[in-house]
Amino acid sequence: MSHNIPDIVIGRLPIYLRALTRLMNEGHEVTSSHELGRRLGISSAQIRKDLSHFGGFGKQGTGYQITYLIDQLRQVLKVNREWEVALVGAGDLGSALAHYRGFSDRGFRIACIFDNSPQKVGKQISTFTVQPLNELSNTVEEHNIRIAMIAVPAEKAQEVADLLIQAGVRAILNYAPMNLNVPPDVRVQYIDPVVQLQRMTFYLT
Amino acid sequence: MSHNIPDIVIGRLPIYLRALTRLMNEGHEVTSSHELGRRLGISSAQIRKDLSHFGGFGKQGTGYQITYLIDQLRQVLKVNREWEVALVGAGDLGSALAHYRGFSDRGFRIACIFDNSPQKVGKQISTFTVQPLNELSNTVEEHNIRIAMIAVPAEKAQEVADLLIQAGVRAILNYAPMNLNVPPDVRVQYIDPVVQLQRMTFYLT
DNA sequence: ATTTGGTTGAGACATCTTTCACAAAGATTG
DNA sequence: CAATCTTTGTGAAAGATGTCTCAACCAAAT
Repeated sequence: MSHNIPDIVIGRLPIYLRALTRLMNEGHEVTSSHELGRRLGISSAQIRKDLSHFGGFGKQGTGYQITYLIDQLRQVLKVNREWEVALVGAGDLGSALAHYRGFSDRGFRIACIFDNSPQKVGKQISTFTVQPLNELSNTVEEHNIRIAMIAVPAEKAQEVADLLIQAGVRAILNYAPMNLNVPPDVRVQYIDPVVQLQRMTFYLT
Repeated sequence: MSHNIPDIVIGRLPIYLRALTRLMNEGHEVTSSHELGRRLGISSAQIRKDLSHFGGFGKQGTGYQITYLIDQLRQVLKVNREWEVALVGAGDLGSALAHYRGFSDRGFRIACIFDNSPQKVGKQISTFTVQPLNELSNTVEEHNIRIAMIAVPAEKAQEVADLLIQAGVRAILNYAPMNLNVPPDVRVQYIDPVVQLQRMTFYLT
């Protein structure tokens, strides 16, 4: 176990975690790689092999104890705690993210919101007061924040990213439709709905 | 060229397209696989190989004519036209999507918005009037809509998906945090910010 | 005209990822 | 208890993806 785990395996674990949580809420207590695979459209062998990177979580003949497996996966992914997240951008998207109730029970909490426009600064969004960008460094450093979400226009995204990284952020979820240039110890994930739509039109007749 | 193109190759084309558009807007007229690769953090060989699936777009010694390559990629991805998209869910997220200005110049246009809550139905969002769910089938069929975005709570997502597919939709962008069960001729892309955050925490120290 | 430097496209090769197949072990049935 | 069924974890095989390398080609400079 635990040599270097392929990226692609880590990428599937949150999906497993989400499906397992759903199974649990539906009242199941145990499941199998086959059942999970059927639900996710993934082969059972792949699920078993993925999990086997981290140790034997299952029991032959029975399958996996759901609550136990959830616990283990949360531990592997380090979401058995609450991460504070900085949000930059208080437009439509930023506001929607600030109001989203789905972060807290999955390991994250928005801790502060930044925006540069004078109309937005000082505004109350959800339980937060929008702070100006020049307070970003201090706030992020004080709270020791390592994760940020960028929801600003594409033109501003790189500059915001640089600021965040300078302040200690090491994981960025970028909603701006552009690639970010970051040092190798910083991880970036991208959300661009248009890219995902364009991945499907190719297959439409 | 054009035998069966791997999924993963198609997945990168929208990224290339986005980067090329940016290069064009910055005033460049030609580019090379090296320059593009440097910007995207992808090897130049990979870019050349990806593009070569569709024919020789480049010129040795010079590189790629940007406007020409953009044209070709838009043609391959079938976004050299405007696709009408149905949006289901008029909450915070649905509203943010309805207001987003970034769809139109990249091949998509939201054509209608649906929601089931009585507080939302009839409401004006951007230039649309929110329609009740029971009008979904008719509207989607009339407009011959093939693409939809789901922005409803997880509990309702599968039922909405079934309705959409029944009405003729063949590509779904699902914002609900759950896996959808769909027939093999329907494509689904998922956007769950928490999943993407959880993909990064593993690597945080 | 020739040389130099840069670039593509593609076959060969290397690496990564998934699937197969089965021993080992727990559960269940008669 | 014995036979049967189910399921995991894993090494081996197969398949998919990415990188290397280089011939062919183009542009620019001398």
